[in-house]
Amino acid sequence: MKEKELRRSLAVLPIGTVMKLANLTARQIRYYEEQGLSHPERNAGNRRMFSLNDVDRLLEIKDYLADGINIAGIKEIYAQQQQKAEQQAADLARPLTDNDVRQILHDEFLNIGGFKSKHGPEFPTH
Amino acid sequence: MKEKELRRSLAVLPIGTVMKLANLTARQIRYYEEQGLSHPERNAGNRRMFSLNDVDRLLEIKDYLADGINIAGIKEIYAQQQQKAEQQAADLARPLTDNDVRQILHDEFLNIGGFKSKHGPEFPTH
DNA sequence: CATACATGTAAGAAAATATCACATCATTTA
DNA sequence: TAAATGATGTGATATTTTCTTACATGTATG
Repeated sequence: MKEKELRRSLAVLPIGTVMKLANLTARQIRYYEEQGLSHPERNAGNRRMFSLNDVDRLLEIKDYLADGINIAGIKEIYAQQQQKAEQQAADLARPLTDNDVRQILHDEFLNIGGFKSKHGPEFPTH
Repeated sequence: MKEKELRRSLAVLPIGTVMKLANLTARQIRYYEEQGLSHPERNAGNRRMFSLNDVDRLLEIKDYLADGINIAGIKEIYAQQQQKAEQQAADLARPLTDNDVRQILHDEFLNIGGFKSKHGPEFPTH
């Protein structure tokens, strides 16, 4: 569902629409951005343009505030989420390169030996 | 998927966004509306507000025009689609009301007879 | 050639949004 | 308790976006 993700991250909504969707004032929306919690894009005329993901983020902020968490707390929450995401990206990227390395080594052995490995289902053995 | 349908029909996009999404000029978008092919909503300030369905419709119009069909032709296509939709709605609605009628009659027979049918044929014949 | 169709363009008004500054009200802190 | 802070309201003013209306243009068609 790459398509859906792309759609959700398209910055297509002006602040007036977002105000209605999230039930927030323009002041609140701009303040959360000023505090580094939200990062809407800007169009050529400097107007903020929001994606559906941006709206979700604003609703999340609103919930946190309603739960008594202040902006500093929310900022910390997002910082930790960011860290976790980075770690996961690293975890995901490392095995791939390891596999690449093995593949390369494997190929080199094949070339050197002039014959194919007999184990593993990957190639016919005869 | 009622949720998705609701989302797609929410009028949240200003004309500037739609111009970019559909790659049409404001003139074109307004003209298609003037010709009765598109029906965007208006906000309190009389600004056109489009849904994703509206954008799809505009892309469709664009395709038809690119295929050499003129506006009158497109109008006719949509008129026929409208007719078909109405017919289907009627087809869908009629059995329901028929069932309602049977149910009502059945209930009335019960009331009159003062006893319940033991099922099979819906009402006792004597 | 005259017409109609689809679109471009310009003018002026109204609406939406931007930034900035100051106000307010509740909560914390000194 | 006074002072500071945090989240939001409000007002002023500038800029951008969109609206309607009118006229222009190019292309195809009778």
